[in-house]
Amino acid sequence: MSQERVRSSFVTAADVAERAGVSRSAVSRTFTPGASVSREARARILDVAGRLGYRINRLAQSLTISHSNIVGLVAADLQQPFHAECLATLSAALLADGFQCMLLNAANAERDMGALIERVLEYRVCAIVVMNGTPPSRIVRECLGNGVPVILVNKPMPGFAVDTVITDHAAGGRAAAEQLLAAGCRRLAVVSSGARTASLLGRLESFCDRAAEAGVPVRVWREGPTDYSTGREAALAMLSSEPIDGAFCVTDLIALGFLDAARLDRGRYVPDDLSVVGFDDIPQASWCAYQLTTFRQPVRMLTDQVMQIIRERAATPESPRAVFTLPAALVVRGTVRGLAAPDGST
Amino acid sequence: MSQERVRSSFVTAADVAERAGVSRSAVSRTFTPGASVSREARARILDVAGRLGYRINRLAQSLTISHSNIVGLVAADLQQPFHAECLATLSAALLADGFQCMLLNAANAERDMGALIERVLEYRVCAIVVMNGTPPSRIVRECLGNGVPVILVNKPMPGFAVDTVITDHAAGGRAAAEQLLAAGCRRLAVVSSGARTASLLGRLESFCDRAAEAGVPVRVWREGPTDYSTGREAALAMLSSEPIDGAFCVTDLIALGFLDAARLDRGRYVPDDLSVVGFDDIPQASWCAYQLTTFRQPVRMLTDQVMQIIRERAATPESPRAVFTLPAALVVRGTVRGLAAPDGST
DNA sequence: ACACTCTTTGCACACGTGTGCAAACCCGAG
DNA sequence: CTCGGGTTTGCACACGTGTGCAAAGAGTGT
Repeated sequence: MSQERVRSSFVTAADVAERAGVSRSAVSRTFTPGASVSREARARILDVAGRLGYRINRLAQSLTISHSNIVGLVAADLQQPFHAECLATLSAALLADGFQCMLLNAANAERDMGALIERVLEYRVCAIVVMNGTPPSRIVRECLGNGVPVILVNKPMPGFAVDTVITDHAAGGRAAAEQLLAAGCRRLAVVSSGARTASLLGRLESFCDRAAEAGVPVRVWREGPTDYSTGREAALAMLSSEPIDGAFCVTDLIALGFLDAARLDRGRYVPDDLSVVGFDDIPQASWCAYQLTTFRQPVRMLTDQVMQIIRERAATPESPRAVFTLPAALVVRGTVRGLAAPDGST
Repeated sequence: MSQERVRSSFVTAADVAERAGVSRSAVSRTFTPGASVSREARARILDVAGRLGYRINRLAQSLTISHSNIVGLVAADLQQPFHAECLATLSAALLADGFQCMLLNAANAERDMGALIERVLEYRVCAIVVMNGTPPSRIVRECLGNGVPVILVNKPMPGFAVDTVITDHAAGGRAAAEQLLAAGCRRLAVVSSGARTASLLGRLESFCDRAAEAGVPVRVWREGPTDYSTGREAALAMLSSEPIDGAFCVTDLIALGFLDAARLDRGRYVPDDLSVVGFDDIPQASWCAYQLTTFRQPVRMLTDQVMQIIRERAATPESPRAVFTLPAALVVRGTVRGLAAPDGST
């Protein structure tokens, strides 16, 4: 009757109450686990609510319970396969746990990341996960000051009381060097991009350290974007002039570009002629044209850890922050000599 | 003074008002474009707000203005490069236009898509964009009944008053056939997956129609998931027994798997021996190991159109729904004979 | 000084929900 | 019937914001 006045908007708890002949409180209690409602009242209310298409208004609800269960997900460069995998895994985990995720695509790199986080703070998110890139420290301080936990993935921020979940890049870099050394490589190269992120630096430096321990020289490349084209450029530039027999590419995308240029443009045979190791284990690394030996980032463990932190912060906001370091696992395929699967590619 | 009682929560407009010596309305008006506040009051309020770190509470705001500016983005299979590209482009466009995007990752395919949309309706989203997959019609009806516009990308839903933005798959399929016929191919194959989605079906059927017009037989493959492995399986199965000289793979991922198996396992030379055409133009298609000739889905135009629909629906909710069909553009690379770039690959 | 107009301000209500508190109700024991 | 205990219910307030309305103030012309 009177509810038909608007009809453009959603059904409200008052509408349900009126039609069911109860107070609005009863409706609210029906949808609040553990609240006190008689069985018959609840049944009638649920029936009416179903018929009217009532949906609780979470915006209004979060006003009274003083927190939304929205998590802000900050990411850049979503097209990159590894980032896409992180996003897919983490968003699925959040949804499975009853959270909603707000996606903040910092398309223009770091520049607008601060502004995006400021915007999502206006929605009173219960946590912010930075999957990628470095947020301005001013913003991080503001989040923490307002009781919004910040969780960084693969980006340590020393000196900040922020939960951090990172892959053990240093161990990965060392292990990559050991793989190549064990394969008999004595003229190594490491290929990185111009980005000075902690994860790439960690892999690169540890690789160089381990090579230095073995007394093996390392040619270092660090230019261009963190993608396929950089691997290609590096191979084109280095493989014609220098006698390199083993390369660690700090990213699978770089490694695939390096492989293509090495084989197609420089006529190298992998792994007989040249061994290549990558990092991340993106889906393309297992394509049969590549069969890249690489290190798998523990995406599942990373996201599980993030979820656990979010739950713990919700329960006890003041517990001390921690840094969780998780190991990368070697995936042996066909691009390192001697370690190749019996039926190596190409 | 008295505001220090809680301190765990966010600063509120009342806090700012008290400290600035004005009413809360003045604070509200300061942050409402076009509202009436004197210059000096606004200046003082902005100063205090900045110092206190006041952030407007969008949840409370959307309670009074009766709509949030959150857009629900429904997607499945985010790791697939084409979907990742759509998500990246669309989320960037939404954020640039002042919207927030809630990501609904329908990881478990269609099954939980309905539940996810129901959940996001509780946040009073101002639109739902389904980038991928088919939502249950019951849910679509509920959205429309509540005045929430639903926008489908690449999934027509005949009989529903839903805005739809699709690539012209039929024209793409025809054009693919014409490319292969023009290259002199006379024994064609079309490779699809077991998924019976409208977009894949549209490409496949139009391809077959055009080939039939030319009197050329087409071997049809439609099994397995929509990914690299299916292309591989198809090539392994078909290329040993049948004299195929041209293949249209309805997806780039399928095409890349097909190419790898054709070359590496079946010893075919592309394009001399066998021409291959894909669809989507994912980043990997341009890698120099592939140089796949394909059709580029007009992602930018698709997202621009989606944005325009969202804006128009916000302004005039009752305008009639429409279907927008956008053309796919041929990208000539090196996998079709005669059309190859002068320096064809392999 | 007065009337008039235009700008600025604060009060009070509204949005949709959760919840403490007390009243009402039910039920069985005495 | 009365009393006590347990359950269910509704009232009323709170959350943080926007905004209509009337009052107050500022400025101007007579």
